[in-house]
Amino acid sequence: MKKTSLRFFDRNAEIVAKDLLGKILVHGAKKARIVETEAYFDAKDPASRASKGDNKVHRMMKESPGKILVYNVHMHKMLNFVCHKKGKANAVLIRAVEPLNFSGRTNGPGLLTASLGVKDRHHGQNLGEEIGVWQDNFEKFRIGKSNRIGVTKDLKKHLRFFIKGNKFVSR
DNA sequence: GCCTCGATTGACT
DNA sequence: GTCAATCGAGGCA
Repeated sequence: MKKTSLRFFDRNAEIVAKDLLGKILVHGAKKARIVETEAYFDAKDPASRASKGDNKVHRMMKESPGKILVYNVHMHKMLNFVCHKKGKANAVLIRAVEPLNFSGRTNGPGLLTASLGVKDRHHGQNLGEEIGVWQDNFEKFRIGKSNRIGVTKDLKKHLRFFIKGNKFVSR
């Protein structure tokens, strides 16, 4: 199992979101496989908080690729990774993971952050500090895609990606 | 300071 | 299917 390079995130958010599936999210001793992601773009994306202009999320999305972005909505936290080609403000939201060496409910964006122990202080950290993403050669899987979930405004594109048939994918 | 809203979840009809 | 809990950030004064 090897660590993903920061260059991995230096690409289009849509590509990164797809490639992130099957990767291992590591926080301390906890490991979980990423099974569901969504891509978010800059001001052109009506579903993204970045479209509202200058705010916490937007500023972080413009930081260097591979940064961790933690966003709070209602009483839950979302885990995102900044990823973009130069100059863009894109990010990938981790919507669901599969616990590998611990138990807990992780079939939703707010649940996985609670189970993994993602905190506000992770906001702005680089991957590889407290939280990291590792590659592994897992069995093959089929990638499913659909419109994003839970957003009130959305683009027509399919920007949600998930591992087909995985039971930890959110509803 | 005060008001509104949301990349959610869980409980309930 | 509907709906309320609950809180940080943004807009406005």
